[in-house]
Amino acid sequence: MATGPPTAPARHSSQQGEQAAVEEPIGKQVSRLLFELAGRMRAHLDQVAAGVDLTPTQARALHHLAEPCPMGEVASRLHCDPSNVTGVVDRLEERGLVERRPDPADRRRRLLAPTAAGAQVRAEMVQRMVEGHPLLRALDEEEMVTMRDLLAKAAAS
Amino acid sequence: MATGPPTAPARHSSQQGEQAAVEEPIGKQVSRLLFELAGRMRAHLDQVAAGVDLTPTQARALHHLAEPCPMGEVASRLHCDPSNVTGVVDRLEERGLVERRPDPADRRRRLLAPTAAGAQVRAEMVQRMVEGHPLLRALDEEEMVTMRDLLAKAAAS
DNA sequence: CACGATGTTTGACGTTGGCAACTATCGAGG
DNA sequence: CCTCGATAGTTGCCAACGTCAAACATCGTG
Repeated sequence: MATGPPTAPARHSSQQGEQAAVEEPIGKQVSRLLFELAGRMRAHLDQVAAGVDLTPTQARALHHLAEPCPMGEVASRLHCDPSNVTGVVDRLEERGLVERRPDPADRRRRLLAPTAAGAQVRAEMVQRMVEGHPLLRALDEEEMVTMRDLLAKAAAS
Repeated sequence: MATGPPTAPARHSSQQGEQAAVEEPIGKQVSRLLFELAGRMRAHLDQVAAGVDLTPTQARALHHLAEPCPMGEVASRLHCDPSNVTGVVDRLEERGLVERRPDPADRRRRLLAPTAAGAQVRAEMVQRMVEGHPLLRALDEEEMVTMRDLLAKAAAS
């Protein structure tokens, strides 16, 4: 549901000129704002990642490793091809941040786990992600609660 | 839940019940949810981009070209190096989606503008971004309004 | 044991991303 | 006018991403 805005007020595709307030559908407004937020979050992540000397992708991979997890699971969490994860993990492993362990239950699988150093870097990263977050900076506690509830609802769907 | 906050006499202003008195700080919760949302939005963008036969970066670049805009401006909107934009725009130009125009006011600059075809692809993209948006699908109109206001506040800061 | 399904890796290839060096142009002085 | 430093864009270089097809090991079942 929630597919089409049923009422679409006359949309003048003028160039931001005199047409004062042509009402953009609410979905489009939110989409645009979210797009901008996503851009800022991406930049923020890049910065945090660089701060701990990781590429953004490496940082995202490590972030998902709160607990041991097979490669394929990481791939699906990163929304990317499993073959991609191999290289990313190779580089993380070279730095001693993660570890490939055998899975006793299934010898095809490799359980990926952060090392002590990796867990520490990850914690540092999470900390900085929260601190400098472009959205969290702007909201007070009550607003954050509201935001959490909305996000949680979306996440559950 | 692995990392417990050392000291968390956090004040719960919300109406939560007995559930786990000591909770994760609200900022961390929101950060985590936003991180997940960002992942979903990224995946969604990738999918939409692929649907119009563009790479994610090309799609993001085109998305910012609602109106003509110099290369450097695009670079700063993408939060990346200007040298990077050259290649991305090259590929968009090869497909006839954007156009490099001279800037009469400053001959160093090149104004980047979408062609008719580019504008159409962009509109198609924006449309699909809204339609299949992972967050928008889950919220009703009132919630979207709330979300918009929170995002607008953050964007303004 | 044979066989298809699953988890991971490898190799090939194009795209991103950042940095340093280069060119062209602008704007301000000498 | 001419020189300089700054700015906009490009090029080359190189590491990392990202997808695909193919290979390989292992699993589960018939």
